[in-house]
Amino acid sequence: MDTLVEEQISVAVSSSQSAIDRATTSSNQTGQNGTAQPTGILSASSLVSGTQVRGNGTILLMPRASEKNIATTVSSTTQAIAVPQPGGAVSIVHVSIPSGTQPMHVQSVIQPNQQSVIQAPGGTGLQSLGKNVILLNKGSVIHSAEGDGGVHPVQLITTAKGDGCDGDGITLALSTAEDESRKRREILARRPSYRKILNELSSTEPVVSLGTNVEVKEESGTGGDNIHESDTSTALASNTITVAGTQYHTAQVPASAIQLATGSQDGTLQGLQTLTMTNAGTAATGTIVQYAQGQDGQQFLVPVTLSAADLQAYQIRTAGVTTSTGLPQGVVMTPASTIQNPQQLAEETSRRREHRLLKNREAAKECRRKKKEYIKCLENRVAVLENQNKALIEELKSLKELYCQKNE
DNA sequence: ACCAAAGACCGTCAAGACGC
DNA sequence: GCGTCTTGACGGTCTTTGGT
Repeated sequence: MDTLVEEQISVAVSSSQSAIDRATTSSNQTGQNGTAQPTGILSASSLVSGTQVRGNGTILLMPRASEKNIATTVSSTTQAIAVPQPGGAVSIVHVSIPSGTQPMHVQSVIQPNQQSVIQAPGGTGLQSLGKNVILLNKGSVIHSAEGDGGVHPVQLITTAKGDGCDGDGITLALSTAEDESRKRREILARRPSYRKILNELSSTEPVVSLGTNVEVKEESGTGGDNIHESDTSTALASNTITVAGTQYHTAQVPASAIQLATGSQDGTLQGLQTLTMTNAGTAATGTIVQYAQGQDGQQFLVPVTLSAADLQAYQIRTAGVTTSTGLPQGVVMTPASTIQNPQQLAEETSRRREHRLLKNREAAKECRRKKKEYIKCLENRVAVLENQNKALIEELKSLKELYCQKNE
């Protein structure tokens, strides 16, 4: 089982509505492709103070209990333990429901970061609580019937920014049977729009500012490579910049001489191609830092010394708008007015083509990443709906049996 | 160990969408 | 209309897997 992050949160309890709003936790469950790995214990219950939230997004309500003692101890609270399965796709959840002297134990499957259903079969042990218990991991429902026959669902509602595949906060709230059925219908009816999902994903990515004009977008927990903030914060003064897992080497360029007038709207360094260094020591020559990409994907900023005549071929000036050449905001590369001969025009054409290819390369990567994310969401959704279907079939079966018993 | 098929990944092109 | 973005399609390369 994982190590605990042990965030202590307070739990407010009211007669009609209770809420657990979880503060943002560190997302250290990134898998191979940046996918969330389901691990840890989830314990949802009537609300007990001292509830702990683990770094992997699961909740442990106090008093903390191991799987073993939940199985053997009569508790006054409804408790659930999620046991992650190999591969991380699902977790088996054991729910312990207080029911007089003998607690009910229910076992089901939940999906990580997705709506999941755990439903207890209708039976004698649940009669003091009611017939149905459904526990959902996110955007989810725990509901149980009260003794008076009326159903008073307890919903687990996330307070995350989006209702997609990510999100952290969890709210426990009581609601009515109508709400519950409506929610269930909504969950079944909702179809995630590819574009919407991507927008939500991108809107949850915090932006780390590196000062003047350089911004680096930090990948979220599901996004794969993580930024090394310590590297980026010092990169402008040292020789290596690590951004989103990609290393940018400044190749012995004296930091004091470089004017990194870069920046882009999306926070990445794409489009960074050629930068002029103001080298005070050599008046007749200048240095161009050229972008190069190594075989291993590492990107290099290679300084190239040019003569004064060569330098006339390029001018870099800063501006506040994106250029027609597609260079990122803050960098405008304009051919000097002296570019007239065919060779220079060809070079310019070639340079523009290289830049376009670079941009499209990056775009294709991003597109594929989003597509994978989307497919993952769809797969999770399929699993959730299958679970719901299973639960509904079981519920139908139980109701049928009950109906038959009453008629006998 | 070797080899072929399958799968994953990547770069590029092109067409359509979209914003200005 | 133009520039940019997005994404499907295609082909190439690399890795994995199963059979011999």
